[in-house]
Amino acid sequence: MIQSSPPSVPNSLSEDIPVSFGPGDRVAVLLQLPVEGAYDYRVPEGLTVSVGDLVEVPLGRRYDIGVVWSAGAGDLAEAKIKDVAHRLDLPRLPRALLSFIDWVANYTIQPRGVVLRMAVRSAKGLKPQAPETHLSRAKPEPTGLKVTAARDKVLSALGDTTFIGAALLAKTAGVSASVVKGLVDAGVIHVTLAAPKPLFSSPNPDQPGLALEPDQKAAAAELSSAVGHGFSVSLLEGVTGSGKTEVYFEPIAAALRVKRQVLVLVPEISLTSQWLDRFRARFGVEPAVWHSDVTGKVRRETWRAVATGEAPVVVGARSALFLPFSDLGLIVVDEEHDGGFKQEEGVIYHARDMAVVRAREGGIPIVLASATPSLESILNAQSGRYQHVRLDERVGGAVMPDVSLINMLRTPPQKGPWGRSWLAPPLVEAVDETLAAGDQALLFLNRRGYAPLTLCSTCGHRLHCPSCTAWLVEHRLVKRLQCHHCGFVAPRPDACPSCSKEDSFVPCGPGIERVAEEATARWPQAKVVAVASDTLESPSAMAALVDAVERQKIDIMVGTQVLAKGHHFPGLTLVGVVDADLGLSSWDLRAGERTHQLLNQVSGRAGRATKNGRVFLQTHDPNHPVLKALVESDSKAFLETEADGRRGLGMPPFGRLVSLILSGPNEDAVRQAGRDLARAVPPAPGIEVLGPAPASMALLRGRHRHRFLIKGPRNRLLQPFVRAWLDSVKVSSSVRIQVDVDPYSFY
DNA sequence: AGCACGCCGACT
DNA sequence: GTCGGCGTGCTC
Repeated sequence: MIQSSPPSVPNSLSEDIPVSFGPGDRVAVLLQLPVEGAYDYRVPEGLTVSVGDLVEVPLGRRYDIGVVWSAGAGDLAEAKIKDVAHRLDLPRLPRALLSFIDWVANYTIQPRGVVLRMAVRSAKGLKPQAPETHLSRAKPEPTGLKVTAARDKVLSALGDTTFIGAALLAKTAGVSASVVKGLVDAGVIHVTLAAPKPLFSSPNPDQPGLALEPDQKAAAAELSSAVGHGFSVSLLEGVTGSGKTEVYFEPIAAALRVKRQVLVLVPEISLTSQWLDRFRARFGVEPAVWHSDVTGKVRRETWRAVATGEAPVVVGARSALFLPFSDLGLIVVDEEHDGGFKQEEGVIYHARDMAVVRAREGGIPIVLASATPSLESILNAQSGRYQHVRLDERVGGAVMPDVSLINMLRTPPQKGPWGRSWLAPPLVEAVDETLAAGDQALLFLNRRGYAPLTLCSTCGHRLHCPSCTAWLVEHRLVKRLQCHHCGFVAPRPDACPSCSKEDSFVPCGPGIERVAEEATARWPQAKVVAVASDTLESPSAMAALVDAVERQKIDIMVGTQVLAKGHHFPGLTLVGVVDADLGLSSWDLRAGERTHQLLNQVSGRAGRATKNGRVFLQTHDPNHPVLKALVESDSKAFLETEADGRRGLGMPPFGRLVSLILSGPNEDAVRQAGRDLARAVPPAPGIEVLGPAPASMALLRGRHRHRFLIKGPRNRLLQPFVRAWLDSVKVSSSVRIQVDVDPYSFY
């Protein structure tokens, strides 16, 4: 939870510094380097630059792109100062983004240059936008043209139309470019230069969308009224199927009406084609899309379009937060509770929390939407820091599914001819009924592959990853063993690597492939598919699956959490959770909360249309508070218990955590770094340092890992303490120290 | 991050 | 005798 105000830092942006610099002035240019400060450069003759301008500067023997941050510090010898090479032909970065970069760098304890890099990396390779060449038949036509066969081809290909680019015309006509050039020179083809048409068309906020129900209308009006009135945070809490998306489209429309840009943040996996369809239905066009798979020219041009304001709406994963919006007017964070917002590598940050900061720096409203908000957001809503907007009913008269538990101790699965079974009799019966009614079922298990563990029945040897503390997971469909942490892949060996016994391996436990095998054996007449992130080769594969399900080509889906989020399957009336205990046994701080959210999401897939849905949770622990809350549809009670537990332990959001991971290829060096750091812990009352200790994932991608956990009270920032501590110790360069402020994962 | 400098093993 | 491994250090 973010509570502090932006700290003041050297070189920070204050209003009393002149913002414009002319020839001879020294300016501090922040570069995309892992260093804290900006470098001074001289403004050359004939150039004027301002704070926020993107400039190219000499750096060593190369050139790099940086941002004018402030006036130069002036403490460096004149001879060492180089000239700014030139200013890029791009709009300058807005103040809100610069102060946001400062804030994130301070909060995450990362060099500012590294944070800047996230914002301007994609500007590299951007050339000034070249005008397009439009070619058309000249009127009036010059006389006396020699019409050769090649020239005739070009003229008939051209006809009365206009071609963009001589190369395209030449290619269409099947001649070389020189023929076209000849015709241009002869004056038969007329050439005009025009600015390329915008990449993104303007959404129409006034196109009639889906008719909203009264409570949706009220929620939409409340959210829309915040647009244009400065910084505010609204939590939109709506049960699955309540039409949250259509509701938050309205504040988006409100921002568009006043010509401001909108950012919609989604967890990486949940940007579905269904979401884009709904956006198009409401606004008539597609938004700009931003995530890690958008690369190359599209990425660069999208970046530019955001900077120029040509892209009015961006929907993107967490990195979209660092885009250079010229006039951002609203942020929406969809599925705000989702763990996918936590960036776990490089600059480690939580995009939902940072989005709130970005909104504050920009003085704009932000909407956090979820069916199962995070405990942090719920508490902020209860305390009045956030507006709380609720949708308690499903749209279209659909009712919430009926949730019940299956006690696996009382009604254990029966063995079948296919071997061990994972589906208990009450769930089997429910699937029978569902299929008989012509409906569809989802069997949910958050485990990819066939079996999570393969062991030798002779000597007990477990197949494990050579570079991680993890078992190898058998994937039968691709006939491989895989490590889910590092990407290690190997064929299944014939003999045990430990005792050399052949054909001695047995799979232990179920993954979705194994459950799908059982489902196929039990219901041979039904069409069964196993769905996981790795069985979907592309975003279009998911769209194809959704389409097949809608057309009733599939009866039973066995899948992981990729199916839990954001999809609407009208014919799905049964959800069976194969192992509801999975994830509850973990010591992870948020294990209970996360399981509650995930099971709530997946349950929400059932009965979203006219037929009522049923959900069965298979468990060995039917009294667990998470499961009881799901059965009783009482997430409030669960969250209260959860909050009480964390309050008692001083855990987030009632206290603060920072995690340090030391890692390196040499375990002794890592251990030594841990000892050196432990010895140097500065005295600080109220702050507790736990560790060093080997991480639970003691080996990851071939690196040995030890960790510290720093715990402090809520009213005190831990960053100054951690900074001072790390600055006081020099560790071996082979050991990397990762700082994770507000950690979410604890492996 | 790049990119150079610098000091020890297998090759034209 | 050189090519090249990646450890170390710097970039206004």
